[in-house]
Amino acid sequence: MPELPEVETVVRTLEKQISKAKIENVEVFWDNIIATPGVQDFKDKISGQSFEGFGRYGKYLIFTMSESVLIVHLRMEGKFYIRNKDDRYDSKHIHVIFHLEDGRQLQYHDTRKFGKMYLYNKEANIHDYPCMKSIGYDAFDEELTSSYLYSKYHRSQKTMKQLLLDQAIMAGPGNIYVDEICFSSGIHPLTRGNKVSKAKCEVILQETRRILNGAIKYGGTTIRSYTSSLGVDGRFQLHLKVHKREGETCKVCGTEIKRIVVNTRSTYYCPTCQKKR
DNA sequence: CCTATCACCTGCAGGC
DNA sequence: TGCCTGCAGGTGATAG
Repeated sequence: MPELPEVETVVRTLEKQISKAKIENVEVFWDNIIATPGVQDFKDKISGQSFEGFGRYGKYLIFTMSESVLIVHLRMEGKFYIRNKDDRYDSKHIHVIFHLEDGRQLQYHDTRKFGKMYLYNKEANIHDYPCMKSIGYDAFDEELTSSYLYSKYHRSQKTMKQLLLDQAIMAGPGNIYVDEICFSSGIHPLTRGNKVSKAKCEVILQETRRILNGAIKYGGTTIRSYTSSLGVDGRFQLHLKVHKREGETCKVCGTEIKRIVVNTRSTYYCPTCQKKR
């Protein structure tokens, strides 16, 4: 469940549930989830700290702890569960457990084990953290403008699908929402960056924010969940216009939605609404 | 600089 | 039923 709206939903849910909670100790069952520091250091440093702030930048969860910052990337399948001490659960895919002082547990679940956790000393700016070095502006960052997008796109031979997925330019949208952004902006996913006007960049930025905000309102998108996870199953999939709709008709013009592969990623679009190239 | 491929992992759907 | 292939909301490293 990893794009910006889903991550935002997780942040909001966790803030309600574990704000101020203190970590007593941590168990790690799959070491590779902990990116930095080493597993033992990670456990030692975070034990005794409390959750003080809940934020997000791009697809990263940013937990401000009393002494450190815990950054988590859910990648493809990462989820958090909050459970009471003696709740029964299938521990097969639980790889990290934060034992809270009040007896509850914050459990990290990840069937594919792709997710990563980073524990750092606090820094002044988000981009000072090593894992955020190559991340561009968050889609909702006030500093992000259409002129900036234009400056990144207008000399590029890359496709708009690829450019919109590039987290170093704009962070947050992933495969689902990029398809939706292209559709709503009237852009064929194979359009080259250098064919996109400054005015179109303004449309892209507005549509990006409109779509992401809409998805957040519905709690994100769940297209393939095997288990439900505490308030993070979204309903936005009902509002998708093109993604995962191959063979169905376009809600605007009735044309059959097509699926192509762009940079190894499934890409859905309406051949009528998304012309050009 | 860019593209293509693999690596990291697991499970599910569909074809035979 | 079982085997095999392809596919999945992500990203980073490496080879050419």
